[in-house]
Amino acid sequence: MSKPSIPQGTRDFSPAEVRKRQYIFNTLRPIFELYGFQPLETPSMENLITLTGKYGEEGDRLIFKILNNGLHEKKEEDKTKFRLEIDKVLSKSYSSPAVTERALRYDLTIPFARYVVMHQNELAFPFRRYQMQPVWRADRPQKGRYREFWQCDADVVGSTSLINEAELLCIYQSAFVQLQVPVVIKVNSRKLLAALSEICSMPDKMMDITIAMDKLDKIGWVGVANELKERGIADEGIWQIEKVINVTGNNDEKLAAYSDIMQHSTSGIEGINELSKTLAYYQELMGGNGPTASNIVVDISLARGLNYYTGVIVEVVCNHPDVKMGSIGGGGRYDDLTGLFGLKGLSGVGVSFGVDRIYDVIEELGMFPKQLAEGTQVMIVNFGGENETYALNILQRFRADGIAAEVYPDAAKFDKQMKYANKRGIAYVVLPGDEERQKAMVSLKNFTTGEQKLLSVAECIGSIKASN
RNA sequence: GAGGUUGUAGCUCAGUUGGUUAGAGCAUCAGAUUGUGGUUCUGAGGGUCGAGGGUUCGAGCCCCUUUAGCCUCCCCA
Repeated sequence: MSKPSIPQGTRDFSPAEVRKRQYIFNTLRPIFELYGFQPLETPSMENLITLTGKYGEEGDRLIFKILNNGLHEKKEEDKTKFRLEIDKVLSKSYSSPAVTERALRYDLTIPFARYVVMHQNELAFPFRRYQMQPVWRADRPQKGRYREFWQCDADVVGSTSLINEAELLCIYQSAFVQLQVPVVIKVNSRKLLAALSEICSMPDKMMDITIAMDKLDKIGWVGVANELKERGIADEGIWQIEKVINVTGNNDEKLAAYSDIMQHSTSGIEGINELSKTLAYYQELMGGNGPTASNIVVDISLARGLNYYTGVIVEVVCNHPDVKMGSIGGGGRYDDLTGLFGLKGLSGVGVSFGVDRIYDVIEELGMFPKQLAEGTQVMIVNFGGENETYALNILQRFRADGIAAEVYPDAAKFDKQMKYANKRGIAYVVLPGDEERQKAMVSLKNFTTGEQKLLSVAECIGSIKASN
């Protein structure tokens, strides 16, 4: 028999890991609730047609498609059709409803848009929801990249106010402060990127320009310039882009310089106004707290892959020197996402937390709280016979008092039971033997100190509770 | 889709220019010790050396093919 394994890019989460992951979820959830977001869950699978064409060409390739079931039940003519279609699928990148009609969700935003359109009559707009569920991508796994990973999204749909953008920045800020992860929150606007392509007199090259610009961190300006050239941007355009990239200073200074350079571009001016207004709202929401805004940085080289963003875009990266990790969160404004499903004129904005990467970062920083690794607090040793009955009675009283307790289920050898408790990291062991039972008492052993006391059950419960 | 790298015990890994019956640590089980764990000591079990083929008197090691994981590019969280 071959060794068992799990699919590439997926992981098991052992008890300690689940606790750490829950710590992240349990940090985020109250923040979302505090900001008035409501919980939502959608199915793991969507109809393929819901997902295709929403994430760009590359995104379509990465959607996990589900093979239709019940193929063996089909009529002969359907089988023939299926064989023809599957030949096409095998010969090139192609999909067909005869072969696959459903797919695993690729992100949480598109299913959310689909949900909003389907339930538009029940919802009170602006509708704010948060969602914490796994998503799947058929990507090549590598460090910090999985095929199954969790996202936590917060979106507002049905409002164009920039207060929403500012609130989402507050959520990011608040979450990473609580998780003790040092971050830089980069903000930009698709409108500035559009303006940039206008300045180059190549408005149709916006995608090429943004893809190249996004690599500035990695390959530097010379590399970006080369890539721009390869992508067919004229020297005059590249010179203009360089001028923009070379702008330095704080956010206000950068935006002032951009408005100078982009004064003839309507979308440029719009984008700059939106960013400065968003930052002003943010300041107000943070109680005018200057220093907290310092890690929000206007960065014109920020691109973001998803092609439905239209306005402000945002990305979070950990800026601790020891941590090498891509973005751990991102989001932006999408003006007409629900339009794809037939509901026009509804604007949305949202952010996403990449839980798995955040986990890796916190682990690397050693910032998970120590006391997370707790489960059972007390184990009761099983001495068998009448003592077993006595043990069950004590067990029941512990639980009634809210103490997480378990009894060793077999009357196994004493040291085996002790070794088990030790390996589990259980804080206390209770010994109800003949002597204790006859006195209606128990011996309570503190497994950290090794100290042992003879107590009544009530005293024992009190002692354990006092230590919490 | 392109490139790099690694597959040897449950886990982490040694294994010499090719040479007898493939090793260690950890883990597991048993005993020292039937009411005292985390320390120690003794012993035991556990392997088609990723798979298939080739060279050779002889292959864990050399050659070819294949497969899986990890890492990088592309793209992304």
